[in-house]
Amino acid sequence: MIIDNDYIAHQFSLLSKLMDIHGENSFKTKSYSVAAYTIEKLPAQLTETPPEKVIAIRGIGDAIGKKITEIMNTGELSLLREYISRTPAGVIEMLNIKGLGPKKIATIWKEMELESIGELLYACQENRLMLYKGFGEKTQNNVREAIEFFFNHQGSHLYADLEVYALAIDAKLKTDFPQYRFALTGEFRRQLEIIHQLEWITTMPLEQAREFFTANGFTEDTNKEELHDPTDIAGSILFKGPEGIRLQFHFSPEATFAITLFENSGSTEFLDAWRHRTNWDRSASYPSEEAIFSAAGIPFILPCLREVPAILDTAAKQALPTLIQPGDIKAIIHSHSNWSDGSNTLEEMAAACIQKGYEYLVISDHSKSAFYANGLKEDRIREQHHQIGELNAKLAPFTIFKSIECDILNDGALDYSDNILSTFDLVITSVHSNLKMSEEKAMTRLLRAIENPYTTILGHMTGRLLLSRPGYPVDHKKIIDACAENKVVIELNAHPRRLDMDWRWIGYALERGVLISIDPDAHSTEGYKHIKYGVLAAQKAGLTKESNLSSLGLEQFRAFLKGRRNF
DNA sequence: ATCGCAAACGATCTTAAAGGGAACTTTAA
Repeated sequence: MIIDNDYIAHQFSLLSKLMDIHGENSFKTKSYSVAAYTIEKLPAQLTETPPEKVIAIRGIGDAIGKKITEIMNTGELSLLREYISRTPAGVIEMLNIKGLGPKKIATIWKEMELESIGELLYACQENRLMLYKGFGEKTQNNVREAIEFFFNHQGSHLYADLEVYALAIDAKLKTDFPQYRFALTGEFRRQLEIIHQLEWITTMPLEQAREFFTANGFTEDTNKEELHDPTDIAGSILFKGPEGIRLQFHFSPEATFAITLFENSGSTEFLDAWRHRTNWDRSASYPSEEAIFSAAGIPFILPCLREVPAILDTAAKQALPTLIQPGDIKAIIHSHSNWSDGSNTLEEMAAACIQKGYEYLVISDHSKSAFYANGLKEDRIREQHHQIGELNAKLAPFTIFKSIECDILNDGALDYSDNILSTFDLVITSVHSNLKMSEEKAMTRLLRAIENPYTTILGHMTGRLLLSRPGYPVDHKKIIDACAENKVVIELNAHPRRLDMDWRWIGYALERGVLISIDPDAHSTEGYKHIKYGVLAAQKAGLTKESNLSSLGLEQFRAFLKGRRNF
């Protein structure tokens, strides 16, 4: 366990919520929650900050300072442990249900006497929630839907959350058992944004795998019905590790290794199409996946592209794209500084760009309606632009572009007057409030923003947060068409929890000649590393660097802005 | 619990929408 700021912040955040559930003094709990937020946004690690400086941080006094020391020394917070022991685990878990806060959870626990999410769902189905003060029909429906969403995503993980774990196991197996072959396959190999289980093909005998994993604290999972893709489970075994992540091993002798790998490295539709199209002969012998493709007379298709049948036509026409790579990203577009809710100063953000070899930085802090994120009022925009001017003079030829992540208001209007909007080099427009919308409302709102001549980039198109929030419904085709007509670039927000727009729609956007922009939406210099996940998703859509805005060099980007501006 | 002003203590405040229930509480961004 790593004791970093995120870890410490999480302890205080959970403590605050649990104390709220227990009805403690709200100012006290607020202090803990403010401290959590402050700690999360600190630019330096607390473990490397002297205690007297920790106490000096605004919002952290003696008591919280001591608790921080306790966490750093012991790895835990005794007060939190006490609250956890006084609260049923199922009640704590309810904090994951969207729409349920501490007050409602307290009622559910103390008055309804429900102690798990399962019981709560049952109570919703039985119309029992409506009987209590503060709960009505709509709340009950919302809770039920949120629980169903939660259950549907149990056992699913973000690609980025499993990456280190998967590669560590892969490396461990290869080191410990050099006499056998292991190949990571399945959803991970296909670079899918959500992973239900990690899969390997191996020549290792089943018994030996069982022995190894049980010795390392894994349990064999015999419940194959729960498998996300229950096809072809003969000859495979499932384990569940202490982390609750499911591992699947497909056993194959050397002779069929490539076939087994191939058959577990594509979508069902892709593999069906493959069988139809080629004279697929499972009994033939292939030394490698490449041999499978060449025997079929089709150029090699990377696993990340093995999703839709149409890719077979593309390959047959020798028209496979040269996929964009992380090194093709030349700039950081869409980033936040400590002017709004980012951790780092403008200068630190710029310095990190220079150090990593990016040619320019687009700073897009939150706009004034995002008050929770300390969005910029008009006077602060002027101040920030002044500072950017000074930095640009100092850092040339490196360039910081003046931008804003401008809220799309309820009616689709932007958050500033045209006068203010015209002072930015470019404008990223995003929805941050009132995300619960009908498709009709969402479309009116988005289309109006897209038609606004100041909109350069449409930020995180659906507002989804993978595994935690579905996002508002949109008609993707109409949005893309509108962006094509208005020359608006569509962001592929690279944050691994967003990856929004969905890569499945990028193909259509490219057909319509819409530019995509892979943007990290960085809230600290650390956030730049998320670029990679955007690239992995973009590769699935066959994106090339030519169609990606953040791949433009500095001069090309200037030219793009000049050509784009019609004001 | 923290801060600030003042000397032991009082104030602490992001806001808008939603929902429930007829004035307010809760939640989410």
